[in-house]
Amino acid sequence: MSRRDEIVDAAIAISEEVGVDSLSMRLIGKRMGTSAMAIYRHVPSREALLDAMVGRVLASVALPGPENPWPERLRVIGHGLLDAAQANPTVFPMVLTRTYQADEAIAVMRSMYEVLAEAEVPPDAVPRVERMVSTALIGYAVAASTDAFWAVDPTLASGELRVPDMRSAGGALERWHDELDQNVDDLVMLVQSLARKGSA
Amino acid sequence: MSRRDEIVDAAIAISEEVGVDSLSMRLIGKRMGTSAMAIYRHVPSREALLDAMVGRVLASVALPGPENPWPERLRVIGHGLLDAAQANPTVFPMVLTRTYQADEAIAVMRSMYEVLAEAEVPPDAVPRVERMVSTALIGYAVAASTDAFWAVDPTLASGELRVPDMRSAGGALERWHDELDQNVDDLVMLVQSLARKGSA
DNA sequence: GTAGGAAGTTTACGGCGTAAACGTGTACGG
DNA sequence: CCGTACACGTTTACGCCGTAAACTTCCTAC
Repeated sequence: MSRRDEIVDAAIAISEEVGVDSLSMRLIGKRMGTSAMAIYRHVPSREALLDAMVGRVLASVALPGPENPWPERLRVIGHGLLDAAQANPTVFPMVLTRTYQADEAIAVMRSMYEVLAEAEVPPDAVPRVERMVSTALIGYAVAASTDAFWAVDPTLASGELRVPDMRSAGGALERWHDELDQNVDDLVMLVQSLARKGSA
Repeated sequence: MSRRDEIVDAAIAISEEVGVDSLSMRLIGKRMGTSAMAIYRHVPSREALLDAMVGRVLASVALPGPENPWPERLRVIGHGLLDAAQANPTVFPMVLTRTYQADEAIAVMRSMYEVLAEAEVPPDAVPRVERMVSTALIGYAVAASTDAFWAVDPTLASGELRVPDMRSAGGALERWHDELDQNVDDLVMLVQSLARKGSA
């Protein structure tokens, strides 16, 4: 593993411990047993390091091989994204916010294109559907991993609406994977209907 | 408008100019003609100020009145979120990343609950569907407003996949609203099928 | 008129990213 | 065998940052 890779790993680990905002070059240096300035031999700036961290996390997303039918492959992508988000809840949200045209991001995008092609979505609809499905899966992964699905008081102020308290549910991590399975079922149905509409 | 509101407004404006990372108490003080420390009379910390900024942006989301049928109301929520994201592309992503149980966030959530109830989604499925639809719309708004829909070289390295260059398309802002209309169409269809399944 | 509180100022401290200059060891061509 | 180039690390320094503490100023209520 190159020195650069060690730095990126250390930066991710520190971020998950103290938050990205508190990730400092001095902390990385301390963790690696050297100085803050030593890092600049391998990374041009803190910003570039953050981009590299995003790339690393995206590279950890498990992508499906070509052997399964497309609905299963879509499921694998979804769980891969959620796994990566839950393993790196502090770093993962930067996938959505940093405009970083990384090879690792393109790999995920390509996998989604292949799924939609095999599903026989009309080719001119594929870019839009890829954006819709990808943002849905990534947005869900971000929210599920950062506890953004709030625990809200069951009786909301003005009415009869009820929101279950998510925090009290045990096995929180698996819970979101179970719910993701249902979401993927719905997305598969959506994609199927788009394919039908295209061939009609 | 209270002094606190002025501070939040100034903070949002500065963030959109120089980025949230470069938003400093000293800059806010300068913009308001006072000192950095004066801000602490109205806001307990920079972190709390960021939360208040998220609340302000969420409060700017146009929510539908009860007069229209639910598909149109879902459409209004989607465009409201996209409008807010495009007006505040730097601040809006914090909606997904900051776990901030604000009244403004609950208002959006409540509106979505009402939509799903009127669509006759089975009550025990509403929380999951709300999370799925909300994260899809918010994730899309974040990505569309931050240019995360990359401009990728049309010929990807290893194959025949083609990705249109989004940057060259004129009228970028409206473009995403047009695409969002199609996404909402798809989500409406999805919600309808969930309602049917529940009543079957 | 005076007490009290809200608003703003000044000063200071420790931490930040990183530019600049300065070692130090290892590899390799003469 | 030697010099020299280069990769890697260190030290120092500068101008930022958030914010704690102490101090002023001014307006309001009795």
